Amino acid sequence: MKIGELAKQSGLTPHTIRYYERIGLLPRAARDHARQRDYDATILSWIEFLGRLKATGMPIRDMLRYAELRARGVATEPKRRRLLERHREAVRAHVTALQDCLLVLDGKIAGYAGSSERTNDDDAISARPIHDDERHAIRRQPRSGSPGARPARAR
Amino acid sequence: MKIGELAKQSGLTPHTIRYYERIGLLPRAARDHARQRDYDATILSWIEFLGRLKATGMPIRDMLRYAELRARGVATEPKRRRLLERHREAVRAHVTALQDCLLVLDGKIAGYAGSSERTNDDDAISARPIHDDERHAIRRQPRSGSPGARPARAR
DNA sequence: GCTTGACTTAGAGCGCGCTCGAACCCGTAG
DNA sequence: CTACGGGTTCGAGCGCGCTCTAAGTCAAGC
Repeated sequence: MKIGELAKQSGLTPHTIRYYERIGLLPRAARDHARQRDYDATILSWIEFLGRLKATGMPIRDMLRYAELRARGVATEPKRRRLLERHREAVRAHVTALQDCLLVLDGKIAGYAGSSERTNDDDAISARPIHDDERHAIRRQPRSGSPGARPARAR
Repeated sequence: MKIGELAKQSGLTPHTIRYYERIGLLPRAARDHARQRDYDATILSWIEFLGRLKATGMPIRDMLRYAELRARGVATEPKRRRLLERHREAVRAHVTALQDCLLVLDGKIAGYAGSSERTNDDDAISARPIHDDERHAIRRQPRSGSPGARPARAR
């Protein structure tokens, strides 16, 4: 299967597929006689799984960690498992947060009752204060690891 | 209340608050004698509501539409309501998608059973094919208006 | 032989949502 | 008077995840 075909089947664009390969999310593809990528259909299930991770908000750098563990073979399974378990917890928390927001949304919509009635509304209708992790959509970190690893802002 | 205090109370940074004002998400703040922003506590409920919209994945441009309607007064309530209803549906769909992904995740984790057992796994464990809107996290559009949708691959 | 179209690479550019720097202004405490 | 800890504006920069361009290669069909 060539890249165009894989693109169709996976829903990604060829550009994105090459990009994923470049950064290591996809293994380096085998090449045919003309040095064009030649894919085995099994790659599709990996791409689909990546899609799940992405759909659940996992950042690429974490998918990369997973992909690297996977490439290192079965010995890394416990690590992979823990990684997924941690991610699952994050997703569950996210779902809970969304459901909470839905209640707020419901309340707000109810406030705009019928087609008119309450003229007062102007916001508020809290369900529960928003915890920081929720306000910022999906797990957001202070932008750089604290001990060491600073971008070092040249200037 | 000055901007620093509002920042503490709202969880945003002063930078972000000014940014939101600049783009129109927050109304232009009243100023004190020294031309410094002086906030009324009621702004907090608006900020919190914005936080909910953001937490549920609404892009800033849509919050902006809502904010503009709100600024135009009660006459826009039906529109605001419809906007929120549409958003609510999107969020519900997103929650459903996440729950579906959680099932996949559960399956995958179960595949890494006990501490070893199955050596075969290598992905797949599908619950249901991923619809495009889900794969791309939260409602993603073709980046620039074109009736035909599809990225359009110019060349 | 020429055209077409899908492929190749390296690298630049983009949309989003902030985040920060620079240079300056104020009011209060010491 | 001076220092300092806020505040102000404007505009540049950043991290993310793609997305696209340019220039070239190759194979098949007319």
